Formats: sequence, structure tokens, C-alpha cells
Amino acid sequence: MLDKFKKPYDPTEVEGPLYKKWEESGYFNPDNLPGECTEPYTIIMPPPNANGSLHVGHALFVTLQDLLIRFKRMQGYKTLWLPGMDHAGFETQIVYEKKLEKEGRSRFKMEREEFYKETLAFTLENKKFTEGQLRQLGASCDWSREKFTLDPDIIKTVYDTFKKLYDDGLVYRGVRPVNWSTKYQTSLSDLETRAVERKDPLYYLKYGPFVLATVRPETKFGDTAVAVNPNDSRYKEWVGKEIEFDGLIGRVKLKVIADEYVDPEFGTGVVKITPAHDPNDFEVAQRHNLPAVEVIDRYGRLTEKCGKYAGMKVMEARAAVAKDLAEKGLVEKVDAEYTHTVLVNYKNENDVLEPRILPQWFVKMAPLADLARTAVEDGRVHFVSEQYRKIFFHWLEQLRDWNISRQIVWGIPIPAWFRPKTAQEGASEEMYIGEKPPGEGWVRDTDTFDTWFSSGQWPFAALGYPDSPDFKNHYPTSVMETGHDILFFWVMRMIMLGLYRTGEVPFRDVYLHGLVRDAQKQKMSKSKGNVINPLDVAEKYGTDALRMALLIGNTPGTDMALAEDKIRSYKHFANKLWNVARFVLENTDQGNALSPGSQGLALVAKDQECQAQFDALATDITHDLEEYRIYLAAEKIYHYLWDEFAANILEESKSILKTGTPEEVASRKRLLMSVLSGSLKLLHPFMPFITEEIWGSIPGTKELLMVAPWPQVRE
RNA sequence: GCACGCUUAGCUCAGUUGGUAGAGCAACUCGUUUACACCGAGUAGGUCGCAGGUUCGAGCCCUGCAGCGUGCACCA
Repeated sequence: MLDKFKKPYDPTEVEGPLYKKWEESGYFNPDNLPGECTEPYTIIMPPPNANGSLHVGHALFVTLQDLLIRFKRMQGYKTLWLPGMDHAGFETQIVYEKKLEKEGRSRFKMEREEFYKETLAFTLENKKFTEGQLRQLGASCDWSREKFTLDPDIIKTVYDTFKKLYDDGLVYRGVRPVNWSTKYQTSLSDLETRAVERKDPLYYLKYGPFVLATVRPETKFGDTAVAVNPNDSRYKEWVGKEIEFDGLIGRVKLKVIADEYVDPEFGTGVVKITPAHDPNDFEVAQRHNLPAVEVIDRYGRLTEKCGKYAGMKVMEARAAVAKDLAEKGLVEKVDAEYTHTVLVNYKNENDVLEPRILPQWFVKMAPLADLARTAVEDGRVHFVSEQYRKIFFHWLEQLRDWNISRQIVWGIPIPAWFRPKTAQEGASEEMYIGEKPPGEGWVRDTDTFDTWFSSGQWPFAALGYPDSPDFKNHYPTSVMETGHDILFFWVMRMIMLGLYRTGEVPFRDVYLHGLVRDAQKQKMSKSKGNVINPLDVAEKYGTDALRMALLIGNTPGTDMALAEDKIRSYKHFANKLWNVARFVLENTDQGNALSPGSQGLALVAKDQECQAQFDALATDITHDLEEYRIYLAAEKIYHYLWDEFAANILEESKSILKTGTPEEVASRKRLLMSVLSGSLKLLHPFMPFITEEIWGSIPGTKELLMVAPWPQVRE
């Protein structure tokens, strides 16, 4: 039986079979756990996007969550780790569109149904693949409860929430400025944008008696006023009057309005107001009852209102308009290197977003934000790293309503219907919210939900709100562990929608991990060639080694550096442990008659000290884990095993076993076995595979290590 | 502009409630004695960003400054 210890530890031989053993044991399912466990401990897995393979960030969340789950499972909690997969609406659509592009195809040349079907097939295939990868990383989640974000019951919950929000006046259909992607032909929420710095010319244009500065001369055809600050003495006499000038495609008359929005210090203190293509101008227009004239269409081309410029793309039109204006002497000066920011698609920096006014569905945020704020203030939701609490509050202060409608195919269709009203009734159309409208003549809204609207409901939806036993037993969940980059996208929305829908917070603790970067702290990216593929390194060094490398030195909320060297060093550690086990087993009559963790050990004084030292370590590590000081706990067990157990205890055991009295020898053997088995327990959540494998070689261990009782805490 | 972080050994980072600085990797010297060379013994390497302050005592608390990073933000 000990033959396998004669050669170095080989993770590739043991990991696959061990995972199978765990999965077949049924212990991933809280209902099957041995003993009397009633106190629930629950983690809802952030569902990975089913549109590609797992990256090292996924490996990190799997490692952290699996560690917590295994720790709590051994502590005797009724542990549920509920896995899921995300259809990931817009992001998957981008991935799939790219794939189509490579094949010389386009979504815009396909029927909606056809596109949807293909994307679904693609997603389901990836889903299966991803599930396999999660298993490879050792995830001890309950596969029998796995959910997919497009499961019918999930969609039903999402629809119910939408209806409830609508009935409560928290969802409304508004015609408002939104961020429009001309490339992907959809609007995006404010979070799905990024402001990037650009250098563009700032044109000083002559508007009759005025000169005003703009970076977008091509929108001039949509001007419906010019504005000045009410306190600006330079222009006071003009307020309320009209100016008239050459507008390039004919004479133009514009009213001069006064609005606080205008900063007299900037440019000339005069602003052109283009309500249809600038959110600020839209606000101004609302206050002054100005019309909005659409001069840029959904494809980013100028409309027929723009005379000879109609049909030109924005940048092309900008150059043409600027040139023509200059020729007519209507450009006073140009600041060629003006630095400003433009909003781009967060997934594609080349996709500059156009502000457009469109009918969309919005969620009123203020009441939901209040719910969330209170829950965090009074501690019902606790952020493990304090900094995120501050960031959270800061964000709540500047919330705008959330656009949840997308003009994409891949997603959950919005359950809304429209029907033209008869002339007598006045209003142009009526609306129905729900899946089946009564009567004839209804047309369904073709928009789909922002994925984060449904994801925001994930904890209670995945647990089967409101009636399932799982919801009753496992909600609120214990901890939400996810990346800090989706704090606003996801964590906030879950808190808001969870509270709104169920009246309770979705989770008590929030643990946010940082980004995994390369050894030089560079972002990993395919183009830089510095990507560490978690499955490759797991194959090379063992999953346990990868897990340790991801845990040690990784503080919550802070980005971490990961290099192959680091992973390799923990492979060495695994081998160290392997040899420690070999030594102990060889020198304790292969552990015969020495049941691990046996009570009432008769130890000599010296060994009692060693045992006490171990007990103190176990207590310490337990506290660290309970308070999410995972990096410290990992370092401590590592340090103990290598520098204390192996370097000191084992070394001195050699002479004791050779020359000690029979009592000393017996005591030492018990100690070795006791510390080994205890260490395996402490280390199991960190390095589940090798610890389980060694555990299985200790005579007398009938049950799996994954459900062995956690070492006792001595207070 | 507002907010939040970070600045500790060559590199990447720990340092839990304030008590004379730690890890991994890298470097150098020595060592193949049966748990392990995926090892061991040892060496070198830090005025803990700067300036003040509180304290018997500060990497840790306070103030200011500098540099870097991140998030948020409608200045044309």
C-alpha cells in the first residue's frame, strides 16, 4: 500500500479519480451529509459565462469558494454550494457575432430565431465544457441543483419581478437619452460604458453674433437653441431673443436661452443645444421646452435633415462640415489637440457610443438604493473589506435610472406588449405587462433584458423563490464571493432586488477578490501572451498547487500577482507533505492500531507540548478562516508543516524512535499520527486532493476526509 | 473634478488588537547522511515613500506632502 509513496507525488494520477469519488459519495449535496447537521451554510456560485473556457479568475473564485465550503462542511454545517451557468446576454452575443464574422456571416443577415437557435447551441456546448473544467478545479458544488440563467423557472421569477416593479411604479417606459452602440445596434446601461480620453479638434464656430466651441460640428443640424449662463453679463441682452445665421444648409434661427448648466468660464460661455444627441442638452431642452431633432440615425449616419451631408458617417460628416464651415469663414479658430472624454462600449473601445433618445424600459433606482443603503448601514450586509463599503455608498449617491432594455436577440425577452389605441381614446397605444395579453392585436416588445437585471435576482431565483424548501432553508445565503469588478454590475443589484423581492438581504457577507495579474502586475491578455491558463497549470503542477498559489499572499479586494514559479513552489510543498506522510506511515507500523485523532492520547510531556502547539495552530487557523483571513491561514499551515512538523518534529523523531524508551516510542508514534491526520484536516480546504489521497492511505480511516470533523478549537 | 486604495528585501507581496521587520521566487556558499535534491545547512539583502505629531514605544494611529493605481463623474 505504501508503494505509491516511494515515488514523488503525481497529481495527475489521483485528481480525476478522487473527484469522481467525492461526487459519487453524494456529499456535495447538503441533504446527504452524514451526522446531524442542521445549521445551513450557503454559497451561490457566480455563474460563469457559458461562452468560452475558464480563465484564472474563475480558478480563483472556485478556489476561494470551495475552500469556504469545505471548511464549513467539515465543521458540520449543512453546506450548499449551488452552481450555475450564465447565458450572459450581450457578452455572449458579442462572442458569437465575432465567430460569425470570422465565417463571413452576420447577425443582421439572419432571422432572429435562427440567430437565437445557433447561439443557444453554442452556449449549451460551452456550458458542458465549463462544467467539466469546474470539476477539474475540485469544485465541491452540488451539481444536482445546478441552474442555468435561462431555465424556465428562473425566467418566470424574472418576469414576476418585472411585473411587480411595474405595478409598484418602479419600472417605467421612458423616452430618454441612452447610450447607443451603432456597431451592435443596441442601447447599453450607464455601467456598460467606459469613458476614454481622446484628442479631438475643438472648433470655435460663428453662430451669428456669437462664437461657440464644440467638438461635434456635425450635430449642428440638430441644434434647437443656444444657451448662456443667466448671470453672464456679456450675453444678458440676448436672452430670449433669436439669432439668425448661415447654417450651411440654409439660414437658421435659434432662440437664445439662459440656463445654469452653462459654465461661463468654458470656451466662450455659449453652448449650442442639441437635445437629440447630448444628454445634457436633453435636460436643458426639457427645462425650456425645446424640440429634439434627430440628425444621427441608428447606424451613426446623418439623417435626411442634414441636406447634402445626409448618409455620411459621423466622423466623415464632421470633417466635411468643418471644412465647409471654414471655407465660408465660419470657423473662428480650432484648438486641434483638445483633450476630452468620450463614452465607449465597455467591451469594445472602438465602438464609440452615440447618445440617442429612444423609448426604453427603466428601473427607478432611488427607492431600491435606499433599501440597499439601509441594509449595509445597519450591517445586515457586511463587506469583508471596508473599502468597498465606502465605494458602495459613494456610488449610491450618483445613481441614475437603469436602462434594462437591450435591442439584442440573445437574452430573456421582455414580457411587454403594445396595441394601437383607437382614435377616440386619445393615447397612441396601450401596453400590457405579462406573458399573455388578453384579446387581439397585440405586438410583443422585441427587446430583451439587460442580463444584469436577471442576474441581480440570481440568489433567490436559483434557490426557487418563493416556495421551495431550498429557499426557506438557504436564504439569505452566507457569503457572496465574487470579483470586485462586478460590484456595481452585480453585487449592488442583487442587494437591491433581493431586498425588494424577498424583504431580506441575499447574503450576509460580501467577499470581493481582486484581479489575477501576471508576475509584473500586468493585466493578463492574449495579445500580451502572458495568460496563465488554469487548466494547463493544474495539469502541470497539480490543482492543489494552483489553489495554494492563488490563496497565499492574496488579500481580499486587492489584485494579485501570479507567476508559474509561485505555482511550482507549492507543487514542491505538495511533495513535501507526501514525504512527510510516507515517513509517518513507515514509522508508525503503517499507522496500525493508531486511529487518527483518537481520544485520550497517552503522550509523554515533550509530545504533549507538540500536540498543544498543534492544537493552538488549529485554533488560530480556524479563527482566521472564520474571519476570512484566508491568506494568513494558508501561510500558517504551510509554514507549520514545513518548518515545524517536517523540520523539527520529524527530525527529532528519528532518534527517539531509534533510541527512546518503549513509552517514548509509543507516545511519539501516536503524536506523529495525530499531527499528520490533524494537519490533513486543516489543509484539506486548501489542498483537497493530496490530503484526501493521503488520508485514504491511513489505516482506519473509513469515511472521506471531506466530511471528517474539523479539529477542535481550544479557547 | 469627486471618491477609494497603494508606496515594506532585487521581484511579487504578507505583517490580524501599536511592543526591537517576514514569506515565496530570484542570488551566493556548502552538502548527494535512507521521508523528501520537488531536499537540507548557511549567507547576503530593508533609514518600512517624505516631513511632522501622538505614545514609554509606530510599518501599524493622526496631520500634511509626493508618486502610482482604481472607481465614479454631463463640462460643450
